[in-house]
Amino acid sequence: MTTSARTDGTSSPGSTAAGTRPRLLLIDGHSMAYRAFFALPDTLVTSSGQVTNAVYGFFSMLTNLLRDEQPTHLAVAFDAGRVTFRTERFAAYKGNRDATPEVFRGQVPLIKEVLEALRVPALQRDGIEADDILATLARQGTEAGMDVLVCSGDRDSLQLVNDDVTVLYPKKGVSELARMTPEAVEAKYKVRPERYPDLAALVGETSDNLPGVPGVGPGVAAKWITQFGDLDSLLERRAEVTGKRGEALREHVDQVRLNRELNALLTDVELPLGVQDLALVGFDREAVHTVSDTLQFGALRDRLLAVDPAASDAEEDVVSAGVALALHQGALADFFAEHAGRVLGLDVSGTGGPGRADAWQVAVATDSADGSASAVVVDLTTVATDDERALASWLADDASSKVVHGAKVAWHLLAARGLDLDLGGVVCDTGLAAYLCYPDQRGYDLADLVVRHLHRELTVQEASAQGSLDLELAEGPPAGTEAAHRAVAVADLAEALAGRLDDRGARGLLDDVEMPLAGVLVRMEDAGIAADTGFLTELERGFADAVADSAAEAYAVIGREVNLGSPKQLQEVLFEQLGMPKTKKIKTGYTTDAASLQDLFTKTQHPFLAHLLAHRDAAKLRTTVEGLLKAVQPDGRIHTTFQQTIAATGRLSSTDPNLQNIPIRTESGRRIRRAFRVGAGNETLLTADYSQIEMRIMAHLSGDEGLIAAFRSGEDLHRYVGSRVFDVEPAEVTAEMRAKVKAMSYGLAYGLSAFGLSQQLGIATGEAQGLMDDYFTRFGGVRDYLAGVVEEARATGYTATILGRRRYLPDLTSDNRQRRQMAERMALNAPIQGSAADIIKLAMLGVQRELDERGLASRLLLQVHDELVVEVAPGEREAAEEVLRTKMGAAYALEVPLDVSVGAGETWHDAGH
DNA sequence: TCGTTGACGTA
DNA sequence: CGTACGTCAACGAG
Repeated sequence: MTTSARTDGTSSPGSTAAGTRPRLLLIDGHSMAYRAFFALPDTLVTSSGQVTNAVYGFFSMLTNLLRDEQPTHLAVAFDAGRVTFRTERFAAYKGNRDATPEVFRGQVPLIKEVLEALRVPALQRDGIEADDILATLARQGTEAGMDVLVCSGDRDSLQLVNDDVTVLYPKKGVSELARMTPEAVEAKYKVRPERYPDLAALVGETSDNLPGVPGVGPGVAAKWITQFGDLDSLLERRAEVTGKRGEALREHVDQVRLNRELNALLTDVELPLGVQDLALVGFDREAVHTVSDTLQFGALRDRLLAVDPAASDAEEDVVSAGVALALHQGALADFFAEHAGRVLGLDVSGTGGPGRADAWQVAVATDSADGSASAVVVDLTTVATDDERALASWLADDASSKVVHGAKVAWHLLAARGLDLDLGGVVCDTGLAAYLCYPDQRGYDLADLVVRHLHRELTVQEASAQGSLDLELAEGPPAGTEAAHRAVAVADLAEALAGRLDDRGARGLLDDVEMPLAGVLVRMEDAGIAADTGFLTELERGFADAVADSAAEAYAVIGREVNLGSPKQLQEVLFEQLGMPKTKKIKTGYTTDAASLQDLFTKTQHPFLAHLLAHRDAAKLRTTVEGLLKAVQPDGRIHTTFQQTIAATGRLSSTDPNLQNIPIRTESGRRIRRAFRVGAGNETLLTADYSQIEMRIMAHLSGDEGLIAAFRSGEDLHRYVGSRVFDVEPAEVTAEMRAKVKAMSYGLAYGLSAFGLSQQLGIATGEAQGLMDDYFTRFGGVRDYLAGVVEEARATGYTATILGRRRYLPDLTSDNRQRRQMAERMALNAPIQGSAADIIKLAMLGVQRELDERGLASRLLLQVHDELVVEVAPGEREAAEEVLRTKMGAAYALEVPLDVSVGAGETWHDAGH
């Protein structure tokens, strides 16, 4: 979407074509947001719990206004301060209003945040209401020869209406606005707009707690005003008014005069900005993306960006003077020769993951730094031999610099066509670069990054919608145009992100950690891990039987069959049929999670609960096994995909299937690990893991002498800490004491509260608090460190790991307590979890390099956050173990040693320890 | 069919 | 009212 009808539609009511008058749109922020708040459900909420209905509704409305009204100038006014000249004059003014709900108030700063991203001024002044600001600006706008639109839910604003000023008044919700022109006002109220406050003074305004003349409604009031001309004349000649209503009027003259005084809007408020300063200058598109990320705007983000007043011009540029593309088909050798020595963008079209990928098209392009780009595309399904040879040698040549968006995926795609992409030749993976710059983003789609950083659209220009039947148009752009544009975009993006990487101190991480790591991961994914399908099938049968048995027993207890996998139906059984005590409340009722069911079981001893828990357990394991069975590929191995740009802390994640959450805690679950075996022709599986790496990092980062001493002593950590906290000899630390200390030690790295600790340990909050106090007395360095982390992050805006990996946490300064505290916990955890991720990534690089240098055939298969799994080639058992121990142990020099434990076995289960 | 929710597996 | 993930089944809107 880059052209729009409006650019040539001079007849459009919102046309901004030269010669038409500037249009000033003024919005009462509070009243419109408040309308939206009540119009939209409070189920509009982000995953962090922030309700966004008012924000969402407000900007949905604003989007429509920008689209339909095409203003050239825009401002939003907010009420500020509870005391205004009106309350001073009449204490009861608006005195009947309920306190604004907290959920609404919390959203006002968010609205201002988004407005800032749109570069729209938000105006407010203490003691002044938003409508007075609007009235002042409306007057200034009219004087400056502008068409003025006032959007407000306050009827007092109707007094502003004249030939140059139209009020948009919400009819229902915020989606329908009534256009109040002078004619419309007169049609509705039977008075001219300038007389509307006279009418309102007589009728009164319930919402402002201003009583009117009893028995006088808008009809009578309008009649009087028409008859006497205006309110002043009416009041002067009030004796002439007959009947009961005349009496009432005479009795309420003072109130009417007061009403009229209060409902007059100020038109001379002093403001920091004049109307000329309100020109729409275009959005800060990057800020719009950022704020849309945090508020989790989906479609609204796109709708907003689509009405960016600056974008229409920029997009015109794309169409006319954007990327002029010289597109070649084939003749790759010539292309590479012509652009030798230049960094080229590479785009591979294909589908599928490791071992099941396929690619059909490759595009290679120069950047468009000088305004034009050159690209070549080749169809891999029909490629000529000499082209294929040229492509293969360029891809495999690490001296031919290339940039790729998602090089790891590209490697798999090309490998499926027998092409080897040497990742050493990839000088920038723009996906990884973007991830390091914005680790909290949801995704790093190329098209989104192009809009954000290159300010152009990636999708190829559609011919005009109602396009002629012109043959040229019907044929569309040449084959591979889209891919070529992507390749150009990747090349451009690499340059655009370079500065950003340096700003964020992420260049070293990209070059020395993430990009080399992609090469390691690609080999791990390509290798896969051997699976014993026979054993998996056996397991599946066993778990399926357990599911059936426990279900049957559960049904027998309650006398009917329900879907035990449906939390909704379970709630009915537990809390209605069986009348059990209610558990913790969740959105959809009461939780039926395992902890709560266990709790209920200790309280009620009801056998249904035992069967239900057994059913849950078996069902979970069964589906896990089923998933694994489906993932076994023809080579008898499971090839997971390691996601390198998902976890905001820097961890990897694993998908299709997830091999980082294979059960280990219970024996029945752990059996699944027996299905992961050493591959045929290999000697054994080796697992190596860091013991207590997060606590070691805590010791290192905090510099706490007690904790450092604990690790250097070689004593069991939790026993040592327990002896200090409980003031006993290490030998006297009981299992219970050790468990408490262990839970607390780990909890601290997550921002655990005394309440949370008490819940986990099943002790009183007071006792948990005492435990934490004792802990901090003995390990003061830890307390100081944790406090310092949050403080520093609040000041700098981000946390950092030992390698300088940053996580930006803008919510640390949020006014919203829930969001702020969430951000504080993230700030506590990110340096610890992230540093652990850094260390194991360095270890993986070290291990891979050493295996290669020693010419060993053993290979890395899996990474599970603090553990590496290696498949050992025949005769390499000792060498592989030594490589793991030394390279993992020396990955990074902490103040405390990195302890590595290694195990070997035929299966993952047996290699575990 | 799609997106969301609750639940639960791992570190 | 403890961080970071991915997957599944159920459910309700489309």
